[in-house]
Amino acid sequence: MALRFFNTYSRELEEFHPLDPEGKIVKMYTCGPTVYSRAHIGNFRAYVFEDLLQRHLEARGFAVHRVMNLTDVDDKTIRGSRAGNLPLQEFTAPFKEAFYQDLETLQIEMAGAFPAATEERYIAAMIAMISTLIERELAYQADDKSVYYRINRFPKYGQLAHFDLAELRPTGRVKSDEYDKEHVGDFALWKAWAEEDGDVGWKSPWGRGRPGWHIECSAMAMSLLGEQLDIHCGGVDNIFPHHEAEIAQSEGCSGKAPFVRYWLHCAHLLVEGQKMSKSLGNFHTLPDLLAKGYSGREVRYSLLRVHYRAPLNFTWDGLEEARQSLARLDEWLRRLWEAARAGNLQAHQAKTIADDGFAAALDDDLNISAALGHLFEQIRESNRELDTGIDSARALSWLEWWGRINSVLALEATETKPNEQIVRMAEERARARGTRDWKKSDELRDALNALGWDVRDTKDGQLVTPRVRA
RNA sequence: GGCGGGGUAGCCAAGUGGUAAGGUCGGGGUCUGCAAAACCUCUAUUCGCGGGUUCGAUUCCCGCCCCCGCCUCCA
Repeated sequence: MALRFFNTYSRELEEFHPLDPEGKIVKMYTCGPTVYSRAHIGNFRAYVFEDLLQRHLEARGFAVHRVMNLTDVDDKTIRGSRAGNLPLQEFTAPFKEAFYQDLETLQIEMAGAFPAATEERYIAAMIAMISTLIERELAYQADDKSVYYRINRFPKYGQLAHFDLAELRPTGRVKSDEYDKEHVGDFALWKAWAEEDGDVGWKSPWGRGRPGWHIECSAMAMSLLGEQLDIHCGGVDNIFPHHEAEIAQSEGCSGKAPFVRYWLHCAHLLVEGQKMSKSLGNFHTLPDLLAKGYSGREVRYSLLRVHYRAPLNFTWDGLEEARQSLARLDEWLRRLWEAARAGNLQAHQAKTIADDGFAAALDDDLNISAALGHLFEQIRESNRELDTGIDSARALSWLEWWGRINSVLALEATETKPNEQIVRMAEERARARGTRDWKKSDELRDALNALGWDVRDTKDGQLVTPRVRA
């Protein structure tokens, strides 16, 4: 089956072909976090989805050029820096650092670039874009000194979200006392400096101020990837107004359409059936979950296992299920390695297992559930083979097959070695077993369990494995 | 009010005009000093509700209900 994705713009599944004439390079832009607090797992649902997309494209032979922006200037970052009595950069720096750490914990591939809105070259790019938009009468400076996009001059405005502008209803979420605008829907490209901005501001042809949120993505995407992109992702809440505005700005400047060929948006995450919020106490960050004893890959699996366009209900039961599923995967790999090492690895030529069911499922708009279903069917199949005994070449073939899948899933445990204390306890238990001292043997097993190690007895002696692996 | 996404077993979740993948949990079995793991096996006469089309619908059509989101700076 051909690779296809659901494009928000057309609301249809479309076959994927990148703009690159050789069909190899994929230009992908992903909206990143606003660095005013630690990102929460809802944010990471989107980033894990984007990671799955990138890894699958790479598995299919594409070279993905991905950019993820960091929004480091907006109302919230300014408010935070003033509350903390810190310069803006010093306020946002730790959150940027924490974000990179979280990406690593979740095994999310690093983007090729993480541009930040306050970098001089992007401020300059934004100012240049706004100037062009004003020249083309797509933007104007209002009496309040801010510069706004004139949405009535861009007929396509509203097409991504499929909104009829005449029927929009104010939600009161944003202050609507902006009487200076020609149309209530006009959005800010450049925000004139205000008292509460403190020392945050840049010089511009329109006076001191700061960029609007939407223009930064247009400027950074076009600076780093060119005037037209293949894929642009984000959460569904970004469809309107953010991505709609990006189209208006980018196409308004370049004159080239479409700015983005495939728009992919992921649904929201709920926690125990409810919207995440600080007042409900269900607002989780990655460090919160790690502190509760869950590993990065358990969280990754939990966020990954539901199709990106379906709402994901994040629950403790779900995390527990992820843990069990991964434990089964770990045990399967351990058995395969054991079988593989039993033979002469050099002497055998592992035969490639041609099965492509996993990737084929992902070709269909990243159908991860079908893909995982296929993986577990194959795990059962190969476990049966292991039960009846397989040669090392066959075991290696399965490992090679898994390697292809893991390049996309990134769920394999990193090896954990028992420390000295664990080794000593295990040796003591082995001696106790030698004298059939079951009581002592069981006590030591309980103690090892308590320290996070599983102990089991096999024909070839006991086996000690870490229970929860990062 | 407009526009989306979703409603399939205890829970999570694929899927198809021809009779329901997979994960997890639970029961039984093989194995084990006991356990654990793995494997085998059982667990939806049924796919939100009501109509219609059809030899046959969970899948197509019509109407309705419920959950979640967006409607101008939330992934």
